[in-house]
Amino acid sequence: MATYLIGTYIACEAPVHAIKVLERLVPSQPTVYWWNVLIRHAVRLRFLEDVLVLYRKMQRFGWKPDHYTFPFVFKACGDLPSFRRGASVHAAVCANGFESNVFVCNAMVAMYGRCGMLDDARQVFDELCVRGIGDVVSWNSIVAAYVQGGNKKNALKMFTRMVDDHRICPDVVSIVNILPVCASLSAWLQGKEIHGFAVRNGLVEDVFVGNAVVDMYAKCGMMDEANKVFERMMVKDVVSWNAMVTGYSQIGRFEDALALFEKMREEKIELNVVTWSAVIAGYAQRDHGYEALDVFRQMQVCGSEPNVVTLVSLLSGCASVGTLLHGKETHSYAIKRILDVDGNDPGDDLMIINGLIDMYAKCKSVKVAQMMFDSIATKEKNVVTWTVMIGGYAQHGEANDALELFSKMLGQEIFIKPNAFTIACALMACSRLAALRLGKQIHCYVLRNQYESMVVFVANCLIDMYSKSGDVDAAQVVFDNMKQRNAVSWTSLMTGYGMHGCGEDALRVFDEMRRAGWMPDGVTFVVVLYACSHTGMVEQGMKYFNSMSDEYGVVPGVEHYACMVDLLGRAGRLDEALKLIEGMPMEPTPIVWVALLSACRLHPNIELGEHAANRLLELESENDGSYTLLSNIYANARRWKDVARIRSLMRHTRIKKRPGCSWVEGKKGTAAFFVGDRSHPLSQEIYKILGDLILRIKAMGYVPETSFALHDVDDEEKGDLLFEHSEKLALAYGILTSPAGAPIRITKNLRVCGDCHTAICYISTIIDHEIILRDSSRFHHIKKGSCSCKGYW
DNA sequence: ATAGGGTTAG
Repeated sequence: MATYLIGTYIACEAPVHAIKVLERLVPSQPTVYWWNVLIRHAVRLRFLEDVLVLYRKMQRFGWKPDHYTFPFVFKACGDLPSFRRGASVHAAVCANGFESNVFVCNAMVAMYGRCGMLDDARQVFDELCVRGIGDVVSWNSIVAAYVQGGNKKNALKMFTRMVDDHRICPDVVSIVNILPVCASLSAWLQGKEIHGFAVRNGLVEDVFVGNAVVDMYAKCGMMDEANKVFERMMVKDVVSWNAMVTGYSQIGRFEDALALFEKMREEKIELNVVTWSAVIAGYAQRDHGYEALDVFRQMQVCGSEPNVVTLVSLLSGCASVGTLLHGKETHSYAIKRILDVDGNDPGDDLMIINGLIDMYAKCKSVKVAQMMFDSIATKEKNVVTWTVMIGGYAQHGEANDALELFSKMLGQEIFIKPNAFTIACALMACSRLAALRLGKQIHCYVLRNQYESMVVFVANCLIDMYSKSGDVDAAQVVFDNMKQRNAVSWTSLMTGYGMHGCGEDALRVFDEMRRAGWMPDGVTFVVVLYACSHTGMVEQGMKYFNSMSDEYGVVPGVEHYACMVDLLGRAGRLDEALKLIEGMPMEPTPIVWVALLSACRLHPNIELGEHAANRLLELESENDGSYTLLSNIYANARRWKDVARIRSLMRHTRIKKRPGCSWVEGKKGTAAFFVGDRSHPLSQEIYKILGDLILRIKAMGYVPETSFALHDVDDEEKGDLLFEHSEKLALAYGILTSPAGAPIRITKNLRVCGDCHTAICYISTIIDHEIILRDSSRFHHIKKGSCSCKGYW
């Protein structure tokens, strides 16, 4: 009767009741058999803590665990976090004399493997071998242990040893264990051998084996091989399809992946969460966030339950298109489904939080991102947490904050090693600030830690950093030393030459890129046209613009038209620029009108300037730069009433001019100056040096260009005096703190002021420094009175 | 025992 009751309770998956019955019968009736049955079912139902409770209880009631009990207990120990328990059960095995039982020992190897205790696993395994009782399951267990411990090389070594040295024939499990190892090591040759073995022994019929083979080829990028196996599989399941879909997606054949996805739907194969997540991730990785969101909607309609992977992919999609609204929706969904759910994997929570930080930063809510970042305890953060926040600051916040956070990361007590992504983000921040010294330090760090040789994009970031920090020669050296390059490498180098007024070099790099077999894309042409316009190569630029569609199949976008307006405008060909705009096949965006407006400032033309400014303000009424430009145009023509009108308009609409800010890398860190800044400790000396210099260059014939004095329309008190402009202050500080002969590197957030440019050229004749000035548009290398921009700025 | 995920550059 009692055993009948126990059996019923187990069948109803109610082991708690079964245990109660069992306890009441103790110690008279039940046998070890019933304890074992109970334990087995508790394992099956994943009541892992209960397994250990039962294991202890049976001993308290005087029953000895046997060769049947131990494997289940080890199974539970392996899946529970505390590894101590496993070791104590190991001791019990020895105490009860089961250390020569192959079943028990195999389970022990597996348990130690799951707990990450590889040495213990290996020791038990070796003892099995010494006793000569190791079987294929033992070998599978030790291989699996190495796989789980991330030691893939050893896993493969053990597998080879089992086959070659011990002549043990792999079974289905062995193959399914080892093929993913081949896949992740890209060891397709060994994978192919194992595939052959599986074919000869009829194991490919097994759907698990077939899937593992397909996946191995797919992960090695051999989609044709994968497809052949896939086509021949008699039995396919959703895993087989998923392996193909992700395979295509990962080698960049997303179209094929989507086609298979469609086919799955046509053939009514039940899509699971993996399928949906893979498609969502595929779209997200290609910056197609809205498509990702749409697939997510379809997934919900189909009733498939999203999980962590789905949501993380979806967040990445929201981030890629910067859609805060959908990002917030996903956030609340994640709270309901993951973050507020008890007892889930803390690693999952972190993945979601990392995705959220990234999403908020990319949706320009850097403050929210920062709050989330700060809300995680330091010891919970991983390298991605740091990286997304550093990248968020670098791209959407203050680049300074990015660098501060990067150095904070390096100084953490529990050191988290930056990875290539982290380095890339830090270098981006350096690029924005032209922080050459820090950039060089990071370059050294990269060399010491062998990042560069591994990752093309780290080297590309270095090229970008050197290019934008005023050292094109260093950029060229990095480029020359690269073992592998891609289109971005070439384009980054071209940007460097273009910004430094070396248009011919930029075009030479373009030709070399073509000869090396790389196809230029839209971005490449922006860089080519930019280089032409900043060197005054109008005809060259027109030639490239006219050929890009026919010769290279790149249809000019609005950004290319803006480059052309800039090119013609800088050369003073304003009417042609206007004609080009009027003939554009698409609506001009603000960047086009800004280019025309700037040209009207450079080559004074009030009517056209007003036209451009009006169009611009229709599109973007909050652009402070356009007000400033127009006001400068009026000032240049001495139309003070119009200047005053613009000023009052700005005051009325509460549009503030972004303050000009310049910074310079001094011996002791970087010093930043705003217009009329007197906050620096050396302020007095700076103003004195500047006053002296101005007097001296005036004697040489320098005449202040007063039209630039009205640059700072919103703050008459501070900014009206030309010599208080931030770039002049930065120069004075540079002179004050640099050793004789050393170049002074100044960076300005806006365009350099025309009067400052003239003044600095004069000053360069009477000081012993080359001046390298980067503004928001390009570099000016100023030396002994002449500037590399040759007027094209 | 097999399949899916976050951070990067011109």
